[in-house]
Amino acid sequence: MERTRATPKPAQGGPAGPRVTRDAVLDTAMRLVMETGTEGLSMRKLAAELGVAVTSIYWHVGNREALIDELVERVLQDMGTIRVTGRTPVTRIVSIAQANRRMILDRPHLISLVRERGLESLMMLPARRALVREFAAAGVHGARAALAVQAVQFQVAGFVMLERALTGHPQEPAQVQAWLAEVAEGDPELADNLHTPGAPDALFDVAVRSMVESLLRED
Amino acid sequence: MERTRATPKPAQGGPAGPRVTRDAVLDTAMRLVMETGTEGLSMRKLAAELGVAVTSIYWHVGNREALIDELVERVLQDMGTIRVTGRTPVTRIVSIAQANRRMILDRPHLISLVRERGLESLMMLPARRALVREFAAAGVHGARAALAVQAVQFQVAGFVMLERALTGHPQEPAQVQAWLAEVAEGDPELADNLHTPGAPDALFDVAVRSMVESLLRED
DNA sequence: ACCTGAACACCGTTCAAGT
DNA sequence: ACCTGAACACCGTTCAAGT
Repeated sequence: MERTRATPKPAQGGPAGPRVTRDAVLDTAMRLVMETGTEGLSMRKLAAELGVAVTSIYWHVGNREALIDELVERVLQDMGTIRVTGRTPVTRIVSIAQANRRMILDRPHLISLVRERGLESLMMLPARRALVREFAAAGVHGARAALAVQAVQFQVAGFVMLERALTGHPQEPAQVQAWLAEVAEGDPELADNLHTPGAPDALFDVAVRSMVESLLRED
Repeated sequence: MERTRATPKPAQGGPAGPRVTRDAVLDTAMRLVMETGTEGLSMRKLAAELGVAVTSIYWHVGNREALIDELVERVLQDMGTIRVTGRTPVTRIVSIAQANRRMILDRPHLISLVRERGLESLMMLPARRALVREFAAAGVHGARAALAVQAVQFQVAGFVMLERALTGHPQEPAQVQAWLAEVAEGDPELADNLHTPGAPDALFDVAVRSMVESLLRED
């Protein structure tokens, strides 16, 4: 919305241009976020990376919050649109959910940014549009459509935010290991598949498909 | 596991006891987390609150990470057990999911702690145990049971982590407001119910129930 | 218009020293 | 056993001052 300063075209033969531009600041900031997440982005590191005093960053972008806002907007531009495939309502809607999940998983920095600012709803917008359209085509309208769309999107967003957290943790407190082992005693096949993250793709597919089928069933 | 120091009983008439005990540190830390979340818990504020030098905290609990670990363990103790109600497999399993969600929502500090340390799996353990039992009683075992349990728990955890993020944000960037308005044009009833968080309880119920029904259906 | 250093108020953590 | 102050290496942010 309100950029702090406009970035002028770099003048060629005129007076020496600025040492950094607003765009350069944002580019470097985005690179830092992609490399180390939001918690690895500090105003001072950013300034050092650009070879400039910290205070210069403030002149270009305002403050850290405004900087993150700008990064969020950039990533949103990059989200693209949802491709819907399939011919039955169920497969088409499931394909939207899958594309939504893929889009987010392919952009880990998006999760980091969105978490920091509590903007989870933003990353669901393109898919939301597509879901509204598909449910309408399947004859679901009004309050029932709202419920269906939200149910699918909660599923997608929750799945994405969790599968990274629930799968990637090698060292858990010892007590937890013991509890986990105890949960499935007597069914070793269950135990194996319960602890290994397994195939999140298959899990996601089953979960979403079963829910969509129920949502589309007349009651 | 390995507590940094043991907390002795406060001696009555003997030599003057310690100015703070390990338990007092943990109590105050927990209070700070409940009031302001993990990001409001700093070693220095904690020391000030206890009327003691910062370095004293370090002697009692090691460092901030160990302190948080200890708080997590405390909250886990407090999680209690899952009450299963209902007579059909579907209602019993849905009741577990609902109790799981309630337990977490009733403990906002649990979410804060678990997020900071990436221990999402911990808060799912009691319900996991109950789910394994109920799916087994319904004749679901082995890999299929693992899939079913994980599907339900991803649903629960995702729902909980999201419903706070997706519902509570009054001021979103202006561009988002515009997008939201555009998504549901032509169906005002849909628009209303899509933007208002509405009834997350009902939404959760529909989502979980429909998924459990599918998971229990023979294929 | 653009950049600087100094300064303020915060962090977590270590260490040597006190009793 | 328990606590202290000093110190280090970090933060975000403001401000007056330079060109």
